[in-house]
Amino acid sequence: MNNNLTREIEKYLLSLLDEQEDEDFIQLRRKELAEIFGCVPSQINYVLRSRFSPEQGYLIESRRGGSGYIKILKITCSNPEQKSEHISDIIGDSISINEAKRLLEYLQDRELITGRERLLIEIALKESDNQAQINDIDIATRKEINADMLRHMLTSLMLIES
Amino acid sequence: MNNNLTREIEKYLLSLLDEQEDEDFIQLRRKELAEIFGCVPSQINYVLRSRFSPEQGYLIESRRGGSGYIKILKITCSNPEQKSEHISDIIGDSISINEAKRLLEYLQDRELITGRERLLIEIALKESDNQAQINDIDIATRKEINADMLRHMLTSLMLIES
DNA sequence: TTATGATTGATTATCACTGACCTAGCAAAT
DNA sequence: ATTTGCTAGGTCAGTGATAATCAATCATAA
Repeated sequence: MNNNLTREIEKYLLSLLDEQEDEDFIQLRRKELAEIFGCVPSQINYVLRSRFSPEQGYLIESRRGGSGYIKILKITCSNPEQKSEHISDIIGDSISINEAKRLLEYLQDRELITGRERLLIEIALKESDNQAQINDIDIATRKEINADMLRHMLTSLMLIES
Repeated sequence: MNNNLTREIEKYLLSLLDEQEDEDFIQLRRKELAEIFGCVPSQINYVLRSRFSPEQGYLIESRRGGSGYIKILKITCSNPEQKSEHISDIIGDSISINEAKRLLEYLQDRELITGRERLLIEIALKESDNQAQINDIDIATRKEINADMLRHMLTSLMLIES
């Protein structure tokens, strides 16, 4: 197995995004990118799915056929309401503890929350889930409770002035 | 059985964290670490769970599969205040939502927590209390749950200073 | 003795990557 | 207008590598 190919491609794409001055997107050809890294084209799809997802702050647009392309857009929420709504969408109405942890990791990467805030939220989720287990709440309901807790904490945080 | 293994691994990880100059995290492979100490890989998970929890000021990130890893982050903060025992005393083993709010206001005035952190804690308490009410928990027990939640969140924040 | 903490290993879940096959867009030939 | 063919990207299942989970067991202290 090629070690860290995904990470290499991710870094390459991030550097391209970083170079953009006015735009907040890049456009490329899947086949060409695959050739640069000497891998199979579907590897690119894997990188996009695992590293440039909406919860990580990106949107993907693409077209097939002649003059096809892949476009990577960085999601920029200009106002607090948009941030709040975006995060609420990602959480949905049910989320596991592990999915929540992953989301918090991404949010700290994007500097939407601090390390201390992430710590507090993880503790609150764990504490809340413990109580739910003590009360014999089934797993599906627990995931809904997680979503409520997480959404309330994060959306409020996005809406206040920091 | 050698009950110092966990302590040994903990010391080793702490020394690695201490050696870090610029970063406040270390990254390693579970399998390799287990080999160093001649133990089963799941022993590492036990060490992380029992010694590097969010309540103790650490966050864990990990990935499975090829190029998998475990990352340990030490969350640091600007206010090197301690007072966790003092705060734990104030909270006691039972506290009402309103008493909790007053304590949080006091802590923010003293700049031991930020406004955002105070918001997060208040929301966590409210959410947790709502769930408890839904489960027909009596008021006395609810106050104990409040105290657990508040203590876990606050003491972890106060403990970290590095 | 009992309760708690430490350790193990079997099982399960997830990740990185590949390649065969599928589908969409487009335009030239009919 | 329809068919055909080329060129792109999409999907999915499989493989090997790695970490997480969980129940059982052992050790230690109260």
